[in-house]
Amino acid sequence: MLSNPPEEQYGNRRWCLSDIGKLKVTVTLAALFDLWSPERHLYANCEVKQNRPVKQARRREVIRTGTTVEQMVRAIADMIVTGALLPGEKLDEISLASRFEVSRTPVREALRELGAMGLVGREPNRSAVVTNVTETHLHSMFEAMAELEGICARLSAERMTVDERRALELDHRGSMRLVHSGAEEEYAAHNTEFHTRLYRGAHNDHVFEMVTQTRARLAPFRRAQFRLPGRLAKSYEEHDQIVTAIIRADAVAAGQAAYSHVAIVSDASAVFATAGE
Amino acid sequence: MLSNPPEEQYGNRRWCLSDIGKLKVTVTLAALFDLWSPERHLYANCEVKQNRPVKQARRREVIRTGTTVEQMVRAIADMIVTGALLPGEKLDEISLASRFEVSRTPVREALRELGAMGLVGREPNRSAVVTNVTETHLHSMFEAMAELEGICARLSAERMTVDERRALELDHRGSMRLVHSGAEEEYAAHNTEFHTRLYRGAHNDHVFEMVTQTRARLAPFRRAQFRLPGRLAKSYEEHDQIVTAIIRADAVAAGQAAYSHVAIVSDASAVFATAGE
DNA sequence: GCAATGAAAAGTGCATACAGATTCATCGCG
DNA sequence: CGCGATGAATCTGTATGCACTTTTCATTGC
Repeated sequence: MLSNPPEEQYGNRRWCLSDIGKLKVTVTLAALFDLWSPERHLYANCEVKQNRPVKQARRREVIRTGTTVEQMVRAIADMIVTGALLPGEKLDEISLASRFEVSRTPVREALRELGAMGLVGREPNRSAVVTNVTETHLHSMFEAMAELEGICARLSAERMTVDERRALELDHRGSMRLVHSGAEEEYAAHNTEFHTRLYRGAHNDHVFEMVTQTRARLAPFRRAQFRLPGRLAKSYEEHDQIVTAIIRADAVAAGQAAYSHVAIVSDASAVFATAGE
Repeated sequence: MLSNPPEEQYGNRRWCLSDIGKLKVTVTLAALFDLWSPERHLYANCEVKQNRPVKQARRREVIRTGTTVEQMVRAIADMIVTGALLPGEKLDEISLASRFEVSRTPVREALRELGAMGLVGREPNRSAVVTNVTETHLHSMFEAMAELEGICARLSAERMTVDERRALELDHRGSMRLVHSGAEEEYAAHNTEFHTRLYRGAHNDHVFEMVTQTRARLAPFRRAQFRLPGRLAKSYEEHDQIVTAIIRADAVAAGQAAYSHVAIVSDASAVFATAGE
């Protein structure tokens, strides 16, 4: 059963129930609560008025998580970051439109947003292409990533709350199990979580934004890092140094440990990137 | 008079002369050069074939710098950064479309790109709004900016070429004149140039991108910094420390000087930001 | 008079259509 | 057989139109 209408929040805003045949139906929230029939879970006695004839049908669910474009941005970004779409791959608007069952307009907006994020490259009158960076640019991104991680670790050492420090340490200790069992996939997931904790711990929104975006752009190029022999144990050891420094609130040590941690990952991935091409 | 056709560059690509009545006209570059009448500056004997009937007219010049969307992104970003559009101002698509004399489609794409850049905020079914950040977010951006400037100065001290160091120093020394004459506008322009030199001197594309973007987002909130009494001379002095450290290739000193330079600007602007609201 | 209601106005979201650019297959010519 | 020219197919860029949402404002009921 629904609780009382949250009038203070929504006031007299009217909501659209729409798409019932050729009718458009709008209703205030208060009226909606009056009409709600709890035992049957449907609206009873809903007054329907012909407001405007409907010529074009728009297929959409009543509840959606964001607009079509937002959904597509998330979906395509996921595909790029997880490797379902590889660097250099062309993304033509018509195929994407038919794949997602929408028109080209939202596809184009999604591609433009992904372009601004740096995940795809765009040139006039050309298809969008999953970004394939040069080796020097890749190097510059890894270097920037190391700097950013260093900043995050340093600020985390200074600013993390007691709870955050405890959660970081617990999570880190728990990952030792994954190292021993050699669970690469699971360790990769833990690794992402671990670094996200560092980024949040810095308590700086803009740094968080930059580091998150940089990580997304690097993701396609660091996929295989945990396949290298012995990398798992080494990663754990490096995390350990970072955690220890943060618990001790030693900002300088934390920053340096995080910096060299990423620098090492960079070397490992660079091998992979050049080998892969 | 035109030189020889750059065939090696354009090959047999065909170019569209279009929109002549109801005809679509395409020609190769070679043909174009044959048809060119230098003394009259027009095309003679151009063979016109009916290729497709033209129903809709598209008003556009032959030479354009990028697509409509790119132009609009630049134009709107400029207006925001220079203060022609103030934080909180609504940007409705229809007004922008009529102002730029285009349809809403390119306007929407431009707004989406600006949204991804963080210059405007977007919510579903709401007009785009020039970003108006909270005080804590503003603080986080200034802090991030200080870190980024520190990184750039540090890397510049290590990596700048001899020419870059010389140019930086010359430019800096030249600005003393502006300090003495109290030319605020000109000093602001010099200041932008000075910092851009630092960003480039780091020789790291991704850092350059991040710091440039952050600067653009901060621009609306740091406009009045040189109005504060004595700020000009102080700024020059701080620049001097940075330049001296870079010339000496003292990375640590350069980084620290740049960091505190921005931190000081931050304080000055914070006063302005809160006072302005 | 004032809140609730209803409807029009104004604005955003998306689909479709057409203009323009690029790519591809074919043809003609040496 | 190769190579460039040509037209068609395919794709991107932009305009337009309708669906839907929000806002505004006049009207109604109390």
